[in-house]
Amino acid sequence: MEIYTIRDVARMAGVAVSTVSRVLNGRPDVSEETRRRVMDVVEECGFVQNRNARNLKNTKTVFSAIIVRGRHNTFLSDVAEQMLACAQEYKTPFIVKYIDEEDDEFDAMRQLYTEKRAGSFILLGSRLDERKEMIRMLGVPCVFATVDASGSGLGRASSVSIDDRAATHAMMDRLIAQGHTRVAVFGGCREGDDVFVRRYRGAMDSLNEHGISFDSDQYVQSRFTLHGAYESAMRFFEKHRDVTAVLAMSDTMAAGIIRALADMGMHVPTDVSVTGFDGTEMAGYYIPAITTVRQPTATIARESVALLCDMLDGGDARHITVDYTLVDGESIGPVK
Amino acid sequence: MEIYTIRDVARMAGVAVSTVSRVLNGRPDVSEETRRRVMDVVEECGFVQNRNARNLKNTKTVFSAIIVRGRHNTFLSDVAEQMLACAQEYKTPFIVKYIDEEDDEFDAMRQLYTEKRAGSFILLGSRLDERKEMIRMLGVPCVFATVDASGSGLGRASSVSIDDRAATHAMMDRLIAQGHTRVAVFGGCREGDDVFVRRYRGAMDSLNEHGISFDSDQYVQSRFTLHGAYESAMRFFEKHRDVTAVLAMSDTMAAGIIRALADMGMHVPTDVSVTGFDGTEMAGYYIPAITTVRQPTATIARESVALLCDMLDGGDARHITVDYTLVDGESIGPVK
DNA sequence: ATGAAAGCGCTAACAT
DNA sequence: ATGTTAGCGCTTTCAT
Repeated sequence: MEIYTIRDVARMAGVAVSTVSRVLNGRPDVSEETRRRVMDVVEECGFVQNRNARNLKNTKTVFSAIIVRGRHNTFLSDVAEQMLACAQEYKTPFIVKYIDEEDDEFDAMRQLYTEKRAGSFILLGSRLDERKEMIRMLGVPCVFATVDASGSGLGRASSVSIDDRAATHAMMDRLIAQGHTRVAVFGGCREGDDVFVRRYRGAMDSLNEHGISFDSDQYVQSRFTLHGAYESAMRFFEKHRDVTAVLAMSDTMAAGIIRALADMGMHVPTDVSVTGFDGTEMAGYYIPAITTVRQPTATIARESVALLCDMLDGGDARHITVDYTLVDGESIGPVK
Repeated sequence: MEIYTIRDVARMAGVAVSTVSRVLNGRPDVSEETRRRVMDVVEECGFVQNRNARNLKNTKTVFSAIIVRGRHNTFLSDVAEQMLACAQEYKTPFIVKYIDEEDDEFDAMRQLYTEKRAGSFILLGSRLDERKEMIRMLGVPCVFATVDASGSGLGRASSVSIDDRAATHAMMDRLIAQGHTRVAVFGGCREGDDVFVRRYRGAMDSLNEHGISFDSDQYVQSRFTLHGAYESAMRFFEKHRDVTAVLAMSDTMAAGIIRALADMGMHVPTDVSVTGFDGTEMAGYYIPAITTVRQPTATIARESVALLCDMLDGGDARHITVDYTLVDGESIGPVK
């Protein structure tokens, strides 16, 4: 396949490159006749713009970027999609950048910023730790979505999140109300200042309030995948047959755990109760439907976009807490 | 945040831009001392390369690109990941480009090709229709993975796929062996020359062989999502209470259908049998585990990469058929 | 309404 | 080992 540049197109159409550029960018100052002639050539030869050259030349940023950690997280990609939908109502065009689970969102931000493709950001699923990279982004408008960043120390950082601690507190209350006292908690790394720590604390708050003891080995750190949770659950229940309820920090984990229990001959919720987190589509379609904490994706998306646009207009950084909902499924029941 | 260019770094380190470029690209012809000095400045000021400028300048293609249609398709993204793993054994570096469900993979190819980021391609989940865009890619080495492209008309196009028609044929045989005669088929659009048509034909082959009739309204065209399949199943079973088995063209669809049946008070497999397709992780973790056609992702990945690299070395285009496996789950049983 | 020309940040000859 | 310089393809003044 031939590669044509706008010079080629210009030559073939018998005009100057600047004219071709104008046509390509829909500028008004081109005669209709010239426009047609150029477009004909473009169609004819299958010309495609080189975005590298275009971006290199465009020196002023017009985009905001949504950075999403993880491609397999349906919860986050769902929020991202809704943000894009909201963004259409504002002047600021948005682009979405998916990064791998292990990648550094601040690297991604810096790259986008340096290449002048984006000058403000929404971070979805950020780890929110305190590295030097982060300091560098001081002053660049950004919104942390789904995680409270009020303690981040970033100058122009807002955030939109549920009260994660209150959510697991409420969920654990439910479990306890059903008579459960020997519970396990499945989640991520209990270090630093992120959502998993908050969710862990919330669960502990409830247990403490009810004077129920919780031993360290009742906390299971697991990968946030079906397989990871399945394996962890298999190992865990081999040693902890007496546990009657599990609070998991994601719906995916909950599903993996429920399947593991089934394979060990235990029925949910008859033998063991299991709860999820996020309120993903899958939770409702699983059998049993997973009782979970629904994060209001539409609200989070809308508020995040609004907050970023407001900051772009000179507004101050703010930290917004939105309401979560406990969604009744079929995965919890009274203790045996 | 400041934006630095290599000129800035060069100035600050007291060297020429080409030296900085050499250091950045790990060239050997730089003294250790200079390298350190440059790297210190880079660390210090947080310099990030502008990939637009870099890509613009690099005029020779070294990459092959894997183009994946759809971000939410765990089956395809799984294959893509395995391809990346295989690719490490070959000299050709690979990049992955995810495009939206509705987007045009040939546009993506042309863009990548024009920007000289990729000169050869693996297409995952391609629609394989016959548009002008496709003709343009004649002569560019590409491999269609998971879809047989022997009739594509593209000069240098190979493909790696299972025999989709045989797979649904075998699956339908199973259903019939369990005594099912009133079956429904849930799938995609029955037009053109793609996998869904082949899968549909395979199902029909089996039914015809057994002299079982199939009315047009027993075919349900549905979206490939949990929600889409759920809705379709709800509508379908309202009118077709007598159907005892469903052959679905994806595992996701199967899950949506099973949930819909549960909500209508029907149990799988006691009341209705349901089969899936692809052999995704989810199928095994669902309850009931979904009986499905496993596509050998590792083999497809390996063969696709090998085939592309072979073509790059001057080898001819080939069309490879790999073996599928019928995976026993818990979602089918004898007719009532 | 159209053209000529100066770079955007980088790499790769080609010098030294 | 290091520096100088010519573009890569495009947009955008500034002329005309």
